Amino acid sequence: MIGKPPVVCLLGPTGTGKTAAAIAVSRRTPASVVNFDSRQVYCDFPVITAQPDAEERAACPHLLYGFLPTQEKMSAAMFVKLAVQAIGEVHARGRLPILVGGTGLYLRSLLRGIAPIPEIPVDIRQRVLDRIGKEGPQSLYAELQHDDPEYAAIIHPNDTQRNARAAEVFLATGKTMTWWHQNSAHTPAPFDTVKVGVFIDLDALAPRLAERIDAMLAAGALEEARGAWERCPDPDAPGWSGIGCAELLEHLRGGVSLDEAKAQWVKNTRAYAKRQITWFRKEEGIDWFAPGQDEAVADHVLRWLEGRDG
RNA sequence: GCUCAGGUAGCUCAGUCGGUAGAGCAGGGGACUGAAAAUCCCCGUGUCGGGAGUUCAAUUCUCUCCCUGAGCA
Repeated sequence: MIGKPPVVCLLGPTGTGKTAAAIAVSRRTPASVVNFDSRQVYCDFPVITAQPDAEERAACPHLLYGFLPTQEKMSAAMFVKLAVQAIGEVHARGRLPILVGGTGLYLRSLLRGIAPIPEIPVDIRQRVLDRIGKEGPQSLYAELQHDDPEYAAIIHPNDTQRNARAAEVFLATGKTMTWWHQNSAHTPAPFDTVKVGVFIDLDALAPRLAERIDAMLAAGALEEARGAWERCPDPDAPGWSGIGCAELLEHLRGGVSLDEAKAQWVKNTRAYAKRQITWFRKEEGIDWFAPGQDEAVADHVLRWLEGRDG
């Protein structure tokens, strides 16, 4: 068949059991899991970022997990490049790729394309960061209002990251964010996708998240953080920004008790799950299932696959 | 038992020289194009511990009771 190759997207907030559902699918048809979670790429934090364990990884091939050191930066564009490559490999082996993760931006960038803005030279980036550190985002925003009023209307004066991004892109390329967004060919995904979501509401999810953090601590989360700190003693390194990593590091460096760190960890995880829910709520064409309905997810995916062939 | 300090939003506290009150955190909603587990926006009525007194008016002043903490016995 000549149509676009199939890709399953398995999404939802953290801690809903997406990995288990993916493995259920893999038991019914040859499949490989491809990660689209921005934190599970870090090799120093397998426990804290809830990467699939050895047993789960033995069930079927898992790609794009735990390959990046803590000091290395991950980005949406880099993810798209790696994911396209990984999905190609899975197809080449005659298997079904199942994208599993919770980073909405990464999935959207893969499926809808991302503006092909060139890499920003480090000195330009640094200059912008220095400025924003000294003057705050507002002075960059004032310039943005002049250079790119359309984009200024979309972002907020207090948004440090987006103001920095808009400034560095304009400085480095001479083109505005709006220009890049409008004049970039948005390549739609060259895949035939089905989107399956796993969801329960926050009040039901919260206790599960707290339990999972207890399990992580029992599984050696604190030792994991200690080891990572020995390898990468830079709290600003990209890998340390994961929820749980930062809180445990705070404790290890003597700032707070373990109980306090844990409380913060639970709190931040819940807030994160809420943001994910907000993101996925407006993503279109998702078929939703409850946690644990792994066979129903598998049935759904299998039916979709058969429908494609017929 | 005595002295002092407190009792104000789910939590920590601010404040009202007497005109019924507001921050941070939590919580809710939202945005999102190379940091996204990031970054950011919007949302604040609560017997101001109970009762009584003074007053046109008390959460604010006075008295009393209850509770908490510290100190002294």
